[in-house]
Amino acid sequence: MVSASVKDVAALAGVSVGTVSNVLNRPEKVSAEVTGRVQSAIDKLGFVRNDAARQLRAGMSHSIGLVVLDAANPFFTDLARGAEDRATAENLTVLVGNSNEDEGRESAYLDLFEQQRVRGVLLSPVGNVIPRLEQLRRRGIPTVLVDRQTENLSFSSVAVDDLAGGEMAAAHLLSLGRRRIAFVGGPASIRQVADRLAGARKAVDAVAGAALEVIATESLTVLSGRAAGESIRSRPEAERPDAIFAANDLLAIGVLQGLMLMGGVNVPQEIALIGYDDIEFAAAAVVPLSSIRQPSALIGSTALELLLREAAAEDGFAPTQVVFPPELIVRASTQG
Amino acid sequence: MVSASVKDVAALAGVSVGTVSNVLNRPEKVSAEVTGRVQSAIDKLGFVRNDAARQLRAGMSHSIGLVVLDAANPFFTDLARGAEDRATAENLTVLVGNSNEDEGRESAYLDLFEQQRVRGVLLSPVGNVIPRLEQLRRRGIPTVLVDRQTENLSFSSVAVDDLAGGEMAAAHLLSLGRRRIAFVGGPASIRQVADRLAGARKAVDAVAGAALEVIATESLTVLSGRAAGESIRSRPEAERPDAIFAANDLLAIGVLQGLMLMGGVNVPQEIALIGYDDIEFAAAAVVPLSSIRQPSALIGSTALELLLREAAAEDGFAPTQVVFPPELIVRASTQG
DNA sequence: ACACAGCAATGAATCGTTTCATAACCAGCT
DNA sequence: AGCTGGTTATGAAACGATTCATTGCTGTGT
Repeated sequence: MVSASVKDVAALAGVSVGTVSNVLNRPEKVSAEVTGRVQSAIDKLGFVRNDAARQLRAGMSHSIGLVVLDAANPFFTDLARGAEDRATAENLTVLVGNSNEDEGRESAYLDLFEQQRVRGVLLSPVGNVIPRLEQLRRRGIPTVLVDRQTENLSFSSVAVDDLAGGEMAAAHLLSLGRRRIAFVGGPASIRQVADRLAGARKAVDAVAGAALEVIATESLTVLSGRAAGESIRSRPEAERPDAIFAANDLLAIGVLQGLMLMGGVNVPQEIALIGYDDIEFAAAAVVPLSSIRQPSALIGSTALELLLREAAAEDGFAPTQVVFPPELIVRASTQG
Repeated sequence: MVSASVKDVAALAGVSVGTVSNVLNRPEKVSAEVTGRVQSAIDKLGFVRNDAARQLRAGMSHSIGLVVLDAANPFFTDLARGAEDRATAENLTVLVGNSNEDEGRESAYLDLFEQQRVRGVLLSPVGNVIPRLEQLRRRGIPTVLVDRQTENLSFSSVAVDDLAGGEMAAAHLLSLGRRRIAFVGGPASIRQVADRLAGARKAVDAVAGAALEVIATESLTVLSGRAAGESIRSRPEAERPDAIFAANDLLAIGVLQGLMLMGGVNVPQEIALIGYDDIEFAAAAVVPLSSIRQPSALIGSTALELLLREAAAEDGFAPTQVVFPPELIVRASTQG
């Protein structure tokens, strides 16, 4: 036999299935003697509850879904950990899906979560998902957007002020006297990228004689960054920027690799470089990276907190926007 | 109404529930006209299948479970991606659990997967899990061990030859003329750590006048590595090793940070350093790290492949051990 | 005209758990 | 003895999708 059910346990213990269920779920309602009999039957048969049956009956799973842009990005693994810790405390499981910045995969994960009747969804969106989220909401599945401020105020969100972060990063580069700033990042459809760029532009526009060049990348990965770095290195010196703001640390690490290949460009003397996220590896880079720090785990736990609150609220729940301030971390890549 | 069921769809389309199910699962059995009616009913009601009900009926989920030692370690995210890609092709979902090198959490995830009646489990084990796995097997849930060779040949496994890798790393350090080798890693209960150390010891023992010191760490993280690095830096110069082999790249990156703090120890002149895994960040470190490369994604996809094969086999399945050879990658941290 | 094959559609039974109205029992009191 | 209140235990119903034996129908061949 592959698997024992409550019925088998009940038969062996000489009680009804309802009683077995009571032993499992409200032990205080059952006499000590019966509890003992049922327990030893459970042990003898190696009974394990069937989650599918429980969920079917309950109408809801004990999971919440999380879709991230890039599971390999330490920012998101930290965020996930924050969410998981909070979820574990609530006896919930977090299912992590990796959209890889792809709308199709994002959508596939939302489908899956909907079929699983998850308690709620945390989402760092790729494209325009608002219609999708409204559909989920109609189903009674609340959503919290992470790492994204919504213009649409009907959804809760937890984010870092990327506009301020972008401005902070560019202002820092400008304060070093650099004037030919390059922004490396993409795709522009990702809100964080657009916001960080907008913030940078704001800072650059405020300084006379400063110019901002945008170097688009396909994704926010080390590989994309390296390609961008190499293309900058291959330019004539006069046409290179004197400072680079990368949309995240993975890109920045790649840019650094690309620039330094074959004893190429000197960082920070020739080109200053700053990233974003302040992942653990930023401090350990060839040239330790300046960066904009975000409280990743806190974002995750806060998002889950909002989600639980929304799920608990009968109705008339007021969506909440939480925005954390970013923090400038200065290291060697913008010093000297 | 929160959610429509097949019954609702059937009623609206004016057919029986069985027909709706047929439209969903064997469209070729249903006439075009009825299919159309059912489809538009589905669209109108926003019907989404309830996965719990499907699973209950099917007796098995469409998921496979994966428990890793550290979800933040790029080696494991790569491995997970390899497994996911293969799973997606098979219309399966991978649930990733992070044991964080903790036996309790490992066990909790196995419990969860058992309750979910997953199709199979991929596991990179912390402690001695063999009894647990035998229990799963009795339930009909096959397991494949990843990143671990079993002495117990009754389970399939996919691993890299850690003994050879450890030997390779230490032999490389010895070939540079270094004789006071330190191994940084722990806990020793993790098989990879023990094997890499054993390999290193073998290489060291083969060279007259060479000595191996073991510096134990609590975990395989950047933070643990930094502590080890700092403690080495704080020793009198004569008592420092002249080469360090770190059990993985995260540790190595941490060691590097610890050594270099406050203009401390020069790598590789004073101390040569080699890591293990060759994660993407190894090449981007302050001093680009030599490392032992493992085909992480390939390990993941191969493991899933073995799992599928075992799940498909009626019985009398012959467990398979796959061992990939590691590869030495030499960078600046062991040159000069 | 009849039999029969072949295709479509049906709907009751099933998966395993939880819930809840009901029954059984006992103790204490009048 | 009869009644009440309070524990415990019972077992049928429900959750939603799938399956499969059965029915209904159409068309073909004799």
